[in-house]
Amino acid sequence: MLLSYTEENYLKALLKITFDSGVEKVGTNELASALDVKPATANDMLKKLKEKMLVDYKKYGKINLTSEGKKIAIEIIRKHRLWETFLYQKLEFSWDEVHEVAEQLEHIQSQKLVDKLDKFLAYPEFDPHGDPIPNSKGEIKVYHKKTLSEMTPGTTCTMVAVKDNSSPFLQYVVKVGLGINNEIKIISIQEYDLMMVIEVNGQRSTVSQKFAENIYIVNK
Amino acid sequence: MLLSYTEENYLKALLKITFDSGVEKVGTNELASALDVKPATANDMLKKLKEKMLVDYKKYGKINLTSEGKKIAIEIIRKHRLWETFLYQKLEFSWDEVHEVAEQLEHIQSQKLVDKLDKFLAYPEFDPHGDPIPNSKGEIKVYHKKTLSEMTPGTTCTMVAVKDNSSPFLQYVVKVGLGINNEIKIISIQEYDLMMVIEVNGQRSTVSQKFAENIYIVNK
DNA sequence: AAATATTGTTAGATTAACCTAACTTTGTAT
DNA sequence: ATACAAAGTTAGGTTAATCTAACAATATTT
Repeated sequence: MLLSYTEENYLKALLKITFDSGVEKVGTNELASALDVKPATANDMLKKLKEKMLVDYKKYGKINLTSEGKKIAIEIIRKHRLWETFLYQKLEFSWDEVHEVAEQLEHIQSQKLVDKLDKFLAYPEFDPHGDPIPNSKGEIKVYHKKTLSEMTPGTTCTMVAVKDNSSPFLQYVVKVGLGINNEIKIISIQEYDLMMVIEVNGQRSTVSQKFAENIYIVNK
Repeated sequence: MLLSYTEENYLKALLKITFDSGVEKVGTNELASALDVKPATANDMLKKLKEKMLVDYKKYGKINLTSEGKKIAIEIIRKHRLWETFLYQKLEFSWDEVHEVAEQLEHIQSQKLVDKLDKFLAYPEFDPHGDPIPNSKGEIKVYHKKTLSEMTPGTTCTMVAVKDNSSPFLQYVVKVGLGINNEIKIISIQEYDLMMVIEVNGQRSTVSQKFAENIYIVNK
């Protein structure tokens, strides 16, 4: 099925919201704000995608991707993450620059291109942000759900990914001395506002709860 | 200046027509047919591009790119040819497959991407079809103007590029045993219909005038 | 030079993706 | 349980890129 750039973005956003929030109850307003359009616009598009059997929903009800819609959304995420990996590994883009360009590249239509790119990159499993890359069958590695904010003082963990892919956040992560696979030691947590003192490679930093919620980790 | 995918295609088509035909008198109908739209549509777009100072023309007059318009068109061709080179050299696409995908990739907006890609490919001078790749300053190597159809029996030449980049033509070229840098010996030419018997690596073939007009060569 | 053919232009309609403003339904709080 | 707030929908309008059909200008032919 041939979809427009815009239609693809709606499907991707729907999948992303369910991924990120865990919940599968996606609403029109939420979708609209994720895509930076008005709810009325999102509503129109939902009707269109329903026509095409890519989403399943009824008036005032919750929005769900059909299996076909989900398949397409996963393919777009696969392309996005493969391109990010290409930009980072082969073209020496920095961590915080890859997302924006991959947003464009993910819409290139060519099955052969995706397959060849995957091969060229030696079938990578994770992108530069630590997110799993769906394989050619659309299978995705199990998702890391624990964040730095859940850790307690005295414990140690390893960073595996970031939740927020925006440039400002990623640049801040670098500033703190953090990167994928780095060890983080939790020194202390301020009761009042949940500010956290962490240590990375001997460097101590104080980070906000918001920051800590956007760092995915695994226990040591 | 940020242009739409469509606007970029109009600028590219204008430059391409002047390149290919040699003449610089481009008409509305010709432009429209190159872009596979109706003349009325092309006319509307020309007004818009004139507004943006990218083309220069007056009612019923001839169409010209302004220097700004030309600069943009060259940048698009640069991107197109770099991507073709990438697909061919790094992703093992065949000669006849690269064009279609590059038509999409050429519209990705990121100066950094172009520069890094150029570097990654070691600053190539020619694309897989033998066409020169404009450098980062927009400079293009002098164009090969002689075609196989201009050769006379008994002479020998070297193929340097193709004029037609379409899949069917390129597949035919391969079938005849031809490729960039191959030597071609002209055995004979049929007076009546200008059919040409050529020899490539010992393989003799009979090709039409139309075929011969689409092969760029240099004399031995 | 007049007739005809070609080429270019205008007017008005369509579609996709967006908007605002008004309205309806659902959910929440007193 | 009613009232209010939040979420979702509809109606009607805009813009970019396209179309068809009618018209105007230029070029070609006899």
